[in-house]
Amino acid sequence: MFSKSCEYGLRAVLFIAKQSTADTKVSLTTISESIDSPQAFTAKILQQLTKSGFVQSSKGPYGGFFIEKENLPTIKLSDIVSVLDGDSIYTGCGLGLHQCNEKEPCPLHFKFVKIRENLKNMLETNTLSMVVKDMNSDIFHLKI
Amino acid sequence: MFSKSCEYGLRAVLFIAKQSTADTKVSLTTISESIDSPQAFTAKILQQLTKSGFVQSSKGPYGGFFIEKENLPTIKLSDIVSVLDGDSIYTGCGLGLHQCNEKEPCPLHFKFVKIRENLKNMLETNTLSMVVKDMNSDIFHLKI
DNA sequence: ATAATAAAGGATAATTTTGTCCTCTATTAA
DNA sequence: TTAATAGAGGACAAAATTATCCTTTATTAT
Repeated sequence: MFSKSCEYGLRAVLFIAKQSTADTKVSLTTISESIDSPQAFTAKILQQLTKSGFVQSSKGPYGGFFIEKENLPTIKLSDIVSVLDGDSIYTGCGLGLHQCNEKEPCPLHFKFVKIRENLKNMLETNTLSMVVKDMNSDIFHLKI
Repeated sequence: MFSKSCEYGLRAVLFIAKQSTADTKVSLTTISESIDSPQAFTAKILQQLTKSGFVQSSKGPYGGFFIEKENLPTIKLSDIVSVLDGDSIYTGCGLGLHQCNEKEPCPLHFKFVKIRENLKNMLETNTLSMVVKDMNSDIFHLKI
């Protein structure tokens, strides 16, 4: 479904978001240990996310990654996915055709449209605050 | 969503299925030209599909690939996807966790379940005959 | 039997994705 | 101003996916 980058990225963002509700910055080491991801690779992903503005970072002692509290209700899961995987997952043809649309559909076009709409809708309606709220229940986890 | 192998494989299977309704065998060259896929790579994919039994082949002149007519109503899209991409797309965690289930869910587990069920259902309810029927309408295409 | 056709299969190459390592820069406290 | 901490960024490496090439095997018609 998603690339490894996107999987790690989403897990990292959810972890950072959770900590940010308590105004806690988190270091790369803490993040990669908490979400069980390769550290250096995770660093690259976080670079993309800070460049895109969804995640903030500060260098030096007491530095780390965080997300501005006021942004938690506005950042959608789809924002993160778009940065890391583009939006071919929403728009691309299930059979990999370049031109596949209502007028020139592949034989599965109308069947895939529904599924993609579902996915798109789920990712666009869920904000970081909404997901973080769920994470207060301790049945949810981000590793293994 | 799917790997390139799976995209080419599905396109090839749909093309072969269509021709098979008219008892026509099709050569690799015809297939790869008709679905606009790399020929040698498509050959490898077809090897997997013949080994799995969903596609038949015969060597020599007048040979080629075909699907037994009586199998068209029983072969589901999910069968082809399973051969080429496995079924991690149905069972895998959206965030890439190894252990993610009802009891130990990732924070997005219950949201992803619905989407995966949708996809699974679509692929399992659509047989080759059903899709081939649609393909009689000439708005549908398999290339570009 | 021979030539032609077409898939099967092994070896290899190119590309993309995933992952690591090392140095540079910024920040903080002492 | 120095030492320690932590992200940024460039270069490189490993692995997986995608793709090609060439030889072998099977089948058919002549």
